[in-house]
Amino acid sequence: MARYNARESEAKWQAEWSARNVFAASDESGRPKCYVLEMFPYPSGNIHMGHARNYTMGDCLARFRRAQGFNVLHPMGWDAFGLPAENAARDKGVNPRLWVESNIANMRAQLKLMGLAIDWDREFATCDPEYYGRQQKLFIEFFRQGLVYRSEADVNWDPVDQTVLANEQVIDGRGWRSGAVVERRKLSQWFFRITAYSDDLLAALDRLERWPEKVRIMQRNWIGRSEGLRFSFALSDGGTVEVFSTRPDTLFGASFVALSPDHPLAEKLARNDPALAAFIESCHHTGTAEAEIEKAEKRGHDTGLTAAHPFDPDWKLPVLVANFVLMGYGTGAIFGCPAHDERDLEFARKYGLPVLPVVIPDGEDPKRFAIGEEAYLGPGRLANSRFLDGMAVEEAKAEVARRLEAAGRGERTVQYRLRDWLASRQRAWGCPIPMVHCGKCGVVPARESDLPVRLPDDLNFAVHGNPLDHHPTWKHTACPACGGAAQRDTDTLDTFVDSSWYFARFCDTKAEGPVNPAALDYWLPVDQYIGGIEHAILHLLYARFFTRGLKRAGYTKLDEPFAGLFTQGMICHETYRDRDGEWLEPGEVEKRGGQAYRKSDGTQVVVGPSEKMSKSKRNTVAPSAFIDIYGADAMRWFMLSDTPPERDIEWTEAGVEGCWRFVQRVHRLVAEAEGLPPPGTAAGEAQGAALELRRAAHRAIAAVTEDLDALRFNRAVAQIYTLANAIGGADAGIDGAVRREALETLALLIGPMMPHLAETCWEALGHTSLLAQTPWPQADPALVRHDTVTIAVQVNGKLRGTLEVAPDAHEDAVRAQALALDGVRRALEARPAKRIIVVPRRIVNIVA
RNA sequence: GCCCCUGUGGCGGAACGGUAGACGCGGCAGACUCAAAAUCUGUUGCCUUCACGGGCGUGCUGGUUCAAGUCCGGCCAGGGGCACCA
Repeated sequence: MARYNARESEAKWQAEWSARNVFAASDESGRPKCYVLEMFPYPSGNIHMGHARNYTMGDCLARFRRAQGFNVLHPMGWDAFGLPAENAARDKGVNPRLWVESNIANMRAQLKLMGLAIDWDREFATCDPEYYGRQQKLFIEFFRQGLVYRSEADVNWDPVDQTVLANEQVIDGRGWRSGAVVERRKLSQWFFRITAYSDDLLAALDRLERWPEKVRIMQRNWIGRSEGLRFSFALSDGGTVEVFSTRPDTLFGASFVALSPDHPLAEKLARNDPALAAFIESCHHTGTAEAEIEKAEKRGHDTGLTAAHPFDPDWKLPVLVANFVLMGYGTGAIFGCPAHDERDLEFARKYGLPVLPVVIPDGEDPKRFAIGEEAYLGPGRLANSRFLDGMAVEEAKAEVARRLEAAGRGERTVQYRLRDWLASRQRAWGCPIPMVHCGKCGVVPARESDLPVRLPDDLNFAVHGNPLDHHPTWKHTACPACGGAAQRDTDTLDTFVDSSWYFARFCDTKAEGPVNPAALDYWLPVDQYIGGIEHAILHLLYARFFTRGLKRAGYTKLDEPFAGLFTQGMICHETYRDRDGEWLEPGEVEKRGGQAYRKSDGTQVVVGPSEKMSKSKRNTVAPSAFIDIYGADAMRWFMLSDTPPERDIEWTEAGVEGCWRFVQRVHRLVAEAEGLPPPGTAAGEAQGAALELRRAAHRAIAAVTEDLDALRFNRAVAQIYTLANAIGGADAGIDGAVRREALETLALLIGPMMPHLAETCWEALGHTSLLAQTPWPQADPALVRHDTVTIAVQVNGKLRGTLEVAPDAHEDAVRAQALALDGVRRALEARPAKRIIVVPRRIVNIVA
């Protein structure tokens, strides 16, 4: 018999699905909808294994839901703006649009080879003017709604990429993409007012029940809500300074007031104090070159001012400027209580400031309790704190707040760590910001009739800085308000804006407006979103914000775009290095007798641990190369097998070959089946081995259905193996109709996972319809149910035997049978049973 | 430093508080072959026993329970996130 020819078969079915437009989502369907979405790819040029895993999982779910009768939307697009295209343009002299387009063409072809059930009619790229023009419209609408504003701000400047970065894009003081140490600059930039929704974005996380807890925690931490008190100190120069504290209870332990180097008061004082000015200047320099080395070093500079304690005008605290106080959080000023704050303690020790404990742990003597190396952050009773003495921490916080509020000197407030989203980028390959700067009218939105504000095709990427800004004519335009000469904004939007609403555009890619409210109403929220954990904060938070913006602009009633989120693990592979420590690709290495050698010259290779596939370690395997040899189905099967989808998976040759063998085995089971009645013949009442095979089939249906519903692909795969084993082990003489039922079940169950093989089997079984258009099988409860159950019998918790009984067997009978077992008698050694626990259908435990 | 997650055979991993190791990979033995590949059958946690059987086993350590991989406390290890957020 001929082996299964994956390449031929896969091409055939892909053409067939495409010709019959099987995977188009229809908007007017009366069926329940299901929107399955995987995070769309950046068109780097090739699909990698991470994509392959992501899209396999999504496709499996989409096909499963379609078979279950849902009207499925499963689209694909391209996150096509961004720096790599610009770099390619600069380095290779190509037009970024052409570079992106050819990458997309390549990757689209690779995705199609995977046999994905995608509605390709809805495909778009974010660099299409039809898309980004509508994004510009949204930007202007958000502007009018107060969700977009322009502000001069200290920004994170990436000196390598020559652009501003959002806070979220600065990691350990370095640009997320370039890795360059970020500088601080004051620039006028566009912001999204994401902080307008701080509380809502936080509170709604509790309702996202189908999101991983891990992601919700990360977002919670990122939003960083803290409750505290905002109050002011009177200064010796007659002014005041406002501070924020979450620990107002420790106010009597205060030993200084510290201002951020960027605090307006610090800047004002510096004008008449050269030493202070120099100190502030030096603060701006740390965080550049020696950022890591000097990271922990706390430094301060005395302003000469003093601050009066809010509850004792005669108690004067020194006012310092300190490098560790952040302007961007709270008020940019703090009171320092060294006994109960690590940072304040470090600072106080360095500058010899008092350290007075005011919260005493239970069981400690207030007169003896002293602070050593570490500040005390735990609970306790107040001491050395006048009217607060004896109170618990929470009580004391409330009392301080009450008194200061009553005196009109403070108020309880909530602070968030979340800042507004800086969205301007000084780059050319992005969505132009549709704003015009007019000398007379100021900043004015572009007219709607001028949208899209198109990128010019003749950008010069050889220039330093922003090519859009250097273009000879592009930025010159007429003011939309007065008609006078004006200039376009030459910044573009952060590419995270592009990915913040694409899922909404997919609902109707022909919509005249940015989105079609009726289509959103029908399709959103996305029922299952699948992607990498690396987007846990940025993309997912921005998309949540954007959905709220769409709501405010009247496009949807929804707040949350993704009802279900799944974050898949990464793909890992062993790493290889030659004698010189140079990385080798898996294809350059061969293994013999437990050792690895370089194919080219036979020299020994050092095998390193399995790590995330990456170009730098050269441990990547290209999906397309794999598909060439084994076919898409074997790859898809591998991606779903064994490892739970949220965990990292290790790509191994052995595992992959095992998948290929299973593909062949399934094909053989079907191709070698003899004596099958024609399609449509129902399997009737069966007995003995035939009944067991029917049961295996129906139990597989029930189990696979349940596992796919819960995205437990690895377990669904195991269930299918069990069914295949049952079919392979079944008697040749078994009734043909029963055998047909089992084989058809096998074909249908692998349909979402190995769709091409499934179609081939379906056809081989005599069907003329497509399996992709065949409903999911139904398990017969009577066949899933067990006639007998195995009951474990324990003596003192140790297994001593098992019993086969009817599920509804009477407890007394079970008890008697259990006591009669040889193993039980042996274990009891004639001792009487003190107690016998019988759990119906499960276990008997005899306590002796 | 803070927060979170994960520790189960040689490996990936199963297991509503109820027979630990489903299923796969790998290994071993056998069948078919001149031979190999492919395929098929059996077997495969560790120790002990000729065998029947017995003992030990889910990172360590206490506890709750008739019963703990699973629940609770304390530790250890690995991974991830945040990181001067007052």
